Amino acid sequence: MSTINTSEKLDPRVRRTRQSLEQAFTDVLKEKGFQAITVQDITQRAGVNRATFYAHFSDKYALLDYSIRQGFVQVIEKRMLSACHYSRDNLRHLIIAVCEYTRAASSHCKHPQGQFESLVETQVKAVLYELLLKWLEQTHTDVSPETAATAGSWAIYGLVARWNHSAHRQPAEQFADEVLPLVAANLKITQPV
Amino acid sequence: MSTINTSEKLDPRVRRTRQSLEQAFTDVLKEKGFQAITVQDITQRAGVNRATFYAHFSDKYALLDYSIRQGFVQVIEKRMLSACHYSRDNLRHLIIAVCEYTRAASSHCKHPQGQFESLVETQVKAVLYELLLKWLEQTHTDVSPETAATAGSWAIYGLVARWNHSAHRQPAEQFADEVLPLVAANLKITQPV
DNA sequence: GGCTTTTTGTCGCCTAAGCGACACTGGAGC
DNA sequence: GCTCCAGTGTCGCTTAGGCGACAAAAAGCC
Repeated sequence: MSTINTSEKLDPRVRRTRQSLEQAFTDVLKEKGFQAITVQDITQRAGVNRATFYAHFSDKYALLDYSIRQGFVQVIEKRMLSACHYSRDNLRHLIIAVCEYTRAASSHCKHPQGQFESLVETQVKAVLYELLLKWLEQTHTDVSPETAATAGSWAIYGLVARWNHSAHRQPAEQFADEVLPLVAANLKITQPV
Repeated sequence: MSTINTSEKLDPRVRRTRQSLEQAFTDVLKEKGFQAITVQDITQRAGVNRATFYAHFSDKYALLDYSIRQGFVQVIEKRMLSACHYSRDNLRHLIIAVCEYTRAASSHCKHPQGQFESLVETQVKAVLYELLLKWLEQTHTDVSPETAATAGSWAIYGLVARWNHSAHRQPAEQFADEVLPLVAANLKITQPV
């Protein structure tokens, strides 16, 4: 989990500040939605100086990215304690994690219509890509790992997005089982581990 | 509430540090009891450097004092929004507050028999004294305000302690009504406001 | 359009907190 | 008795964060 887990030993002050900012951000997000949020809202709520905010994040978009990443990675780690290699079961849990996170994410933002959803998409796909790439580099593939990881991350997100918008949503586990062969084929893994 | 309320504007870093230390302390208190606690336990749990601890408190006893004070004052402020002057009703609520706090305090420490209880007694009486003194300085009394405040704080604490140890404890409100005349007499207030 | 008000980034100076090292104390175990 | 060792206070140095001020950009408002 080395490429994902970013919680290395770092200055406790930094940990606290990031934590405060992220917590304050998610709180305000639920109240005002993303567009209406100002940096001042966040820093005020967090009890952190505004200048300190900019020492950690370039703007509220960067904080959103960070927050999404953290949240998604946390869901992944909860579902797959050691997701360090490819297996059919890990892939299945990964799909379920995307379902779980994307559903939760939009409910944690007041008006998720704006740029919010597309930023979620970008970050989630980025994390997916990184994780798949790590898996694929350990196995033999027909195409390059980068190509396969790209296809896989887009396919997974696209499928989950449709699942999210479907009128009668089936349970995530059932959905995962259904699309698992398709996604696995996308990854073009020739030597299943 | 100026003499009690210590939450003036102060460096947010200091606020956070104290808050973390106090929170960690009360957590560990419930787990290990007071005697067994080490400064390291507290700082480790709080994510604060040990040296920083000593910048705020001389030792764990000082932190306990601080913690008791904070907790008790909070109960007072919850029960009497503006406890800035003497009134029969405020005095009644003050007695109830002592009941509430002392009962809660011992349940928040694993082995409250040791020095813990006597430190609670000291701090609670100190706060009582300060508050009573502030009230008494605004009115006319037969004896000096200091004398009356001393008598009052000891009487209140003593009565509540017996109430705490009584086999069949009556409700705090009823108890307060019962001892109110006695305590009021102790304060020797000749011109009830 | 123009105007005010809010929000945004950025900077310099100062203070609080982190860190590692130190000598010291007080038990626990032999 | 003795050693060992976990915990204690303290110190000097480094770094993160607070604060106020600033110009510039955005966002209302007429």
